[in-house]
Order: sequence, then structure tokens, then C-alpha cells
Amino acid sequence: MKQISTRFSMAIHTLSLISMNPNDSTGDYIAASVNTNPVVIRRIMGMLKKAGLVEVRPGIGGASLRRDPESITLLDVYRAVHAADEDQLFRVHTDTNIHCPVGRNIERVLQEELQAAQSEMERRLERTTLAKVIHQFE
Amino acid sequence: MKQISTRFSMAIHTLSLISMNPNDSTGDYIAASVNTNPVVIRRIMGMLKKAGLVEVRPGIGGASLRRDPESITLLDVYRAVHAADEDQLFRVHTDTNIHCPVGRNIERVLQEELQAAQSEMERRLERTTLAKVIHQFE
DNA sequence: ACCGTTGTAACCATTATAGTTACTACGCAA
DNA sequence: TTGCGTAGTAACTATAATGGTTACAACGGT
Repeated sequence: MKQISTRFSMAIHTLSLISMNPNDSTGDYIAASVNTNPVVIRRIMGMLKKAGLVEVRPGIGGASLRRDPESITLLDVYRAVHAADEDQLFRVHTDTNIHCPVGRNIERVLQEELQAAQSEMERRLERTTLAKVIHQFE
Repeated sequence: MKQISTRFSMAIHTLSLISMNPNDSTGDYIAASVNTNPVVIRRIMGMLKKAGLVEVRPGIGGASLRRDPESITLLDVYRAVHAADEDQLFRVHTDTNIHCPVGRNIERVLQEELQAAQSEMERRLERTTLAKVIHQFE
């Protein structure tokens, strides 16, 4: 099965470090904690920046949160790093046979059901703040 | 972003047709409604069979449900077609730096949070039965 | 001017997906 | 018994996302 990318968990990791230690939080420093290549972290920081979650200091290095960690939810992070796609968790097959009553209606019916399931998941992510996550590291 | 495979929606489509019309439900017939290659359907039918949801008739052709559509939930189907992986929706990066308090704890902390979000989604899938889906085609 | 940093482009290996061809095994019906 | 339509599967393909890597330009403080 296709799983949700580790970009998401790496982004939470990244935000935690930035929140706890803004000055040291260079791409290299975070990469050492995540244990990956600094470019991977810089890419994620770019997405977090575009989403308005962090402010990065080019030249001097480091980054800081642009919002209170109490106000940043895991859903915010999830959306930030999955920016590209239209954030539909479930794919539904299309171009079905319109001469069949199932083929004609399946897409609409499933979109409703699956969107509901996705929303439940997202609501749960929304209930956890970055602050709550960070609290478990201190 | 990586989305959940159309195998899931195709499997619901397949089960709907089998339930409504067991005798006609050959791989070719279903493939014509889904608009894909019959082998894709036969692969999905194999997974549904392994999960105990359908009974296939080799030689003669067609298939039938092994359980009442009222008792088959979308979660059953979801689990059936994602059989391979350990059904963890979210991947979490591993091998983090254990000398960092964040790196040392991130995996455990996130596994809990993300499992909770996944469970919410699954609970929602569990509340919709195949019968309810089929009802919308009739 | 130097140096460490950020921002990106480009490339790569790996993996899952969905489709395809091809072949064997099955079971009814002529 | 043979033929035919079907299921079951292996093998191959093209496509796409991922995560890592190298390389280099731009930035900014010392």
C-alpha cells in the first residue's frame, strides 16, 4: 500500500527543533537530528515557509516559527507538506462505463463516503498542536 | 502526495456488481464497467477472495458474496485490498539521532498521534456498509 | 573578501501502481 | 472427448512519487 510520505513526520521533527532552538536550526543541524541529507530538510523548510509556518534566515542561518506552537496543528503541517496535490487522500478510478448504473454513479457515491473518512482523520490531526508534541520532548 | 490506490475504489465497484448480478460478474464483464483490463479485476478478485469476501467460480465464471452486504463494511474492503503492508497509513522516518531529545522520541510520539488519526478514518469507513453503497445504484 | 548558510536544479535508485501479454487450469456443453 | 469461455498467475512495461545526492548560485554577517 502507498503510505503517506515521511515528509510529514520529518516536518513535525523540523518544526519541533525550530521551536525549541531557533538559532541552531540550520539545515545541517536539523538533518543531523533527522539523520538525512540537508537538502531534504531545506526542501521541507521551503514548504513550511510557503505555508507561512516558519521564517528562514538566508545567509545567517536558522529559522523561527511565525505562529505560536499552540496554534499550529498537525493538520497545518500535513497540508503544508502535501501542498502539491489537491489533498485528496483517496484516489477514485474514473472514466467508468456510463452505460452501467454502477459505473455511472460510483465516482460521485465514493467521493462522498471517502471524503467523510478523510475528514475524520484530518479532524483528529487538527486536535493535536505542535506545542503538545514538543511538550513530550521536554 | 501519495494517495490511496484506486484498487480500493475498484474493489467496491467490483463487489457492488457481484452483489447485484452474481452470474454475469466475470472478470471481463466487471472490467467493462470499471473500464480497465480484466487482469486488473481478476487480481482484485483474488484479494477479495483471500479476505473471505467473495467466492469465485473458476471454469464456469462469475462470483458471489460470501457475506451479507449489510455486514461488509468499507473498512473490510480497504483492509482486503491493502493486504500486503501492515496497514500503517502514515510512514514515520526512523534511524533518527538518539543523542537529540527530539530524535530519540519522535518515532514513539508520532506513532501514537498518527495511529489515532488513522483509527478515526477507519472508524468512519467501518460505519458504511456495502449494502448502503449499493442502495445508491438502485 | 571570506565563509557558512539558504535556495534550487538536476539527476539517480527504489518502489508502488496499473496496464498488458501470455500461458495454464478449470468446468460445462456440444 | 473436444472446444470454449473463464479464472489464476507470472512476467513485463510505463509512469509517478519518494528520498537521497551533487552542484552551484545567492545571501549576509564578520
